[in-house]
Amino acid sequence: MKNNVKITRIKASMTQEQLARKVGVTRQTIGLIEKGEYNPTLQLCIAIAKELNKTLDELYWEVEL
Amino acid sequence: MKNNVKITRIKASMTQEQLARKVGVTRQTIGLIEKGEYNPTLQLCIAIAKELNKTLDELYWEVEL
DNA sequence: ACTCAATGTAATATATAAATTGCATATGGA
DNA sequence: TCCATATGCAATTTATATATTACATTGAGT
Repeated sequence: MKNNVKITRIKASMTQEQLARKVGVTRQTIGLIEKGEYNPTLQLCIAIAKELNKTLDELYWEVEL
Repeated sequence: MKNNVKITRIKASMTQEQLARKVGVTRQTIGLIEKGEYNPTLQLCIAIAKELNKTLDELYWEVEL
């Protein structure tokens, strides 16, 4: 479940806490998603993407390298 | 949780059962996702997209109208 | 009318996403 | 050095995605 959330969030100058509040989850959930240890729901993926002004593909599609 | 899974699956001439088997879930799960009553996990969204030769954005991004 | 494949749907059970709480650590500024 | 912010991480609980089983409905073909 690798993704581009962390790098995108940092570029947007947001903390995990700020992003979490905006999308309605806890800081821990954002942390685990960024670590790739979580398999988030589509709704949450979309909320994060919109908050970071990205699309689903930009954050989650074929990020394995 | 509206999406383009159903129309894409039909265009690909697959049944719910066939798609479900390919992505490792049950037919009921596919049915509920197509109905928009489910909030699937990212892993499942990706598996479905790959099976239908689409990207996440094509199936799940801004499909509300 | 009958059959069968495909789909809708509902009840209950199970797995796991996410919440909650708490503590540790790193870092930068006063 | 002290303090505050940001992050990592672990244990337990809660909410919900998904499985399982089962039955109903629809539509095409014969």
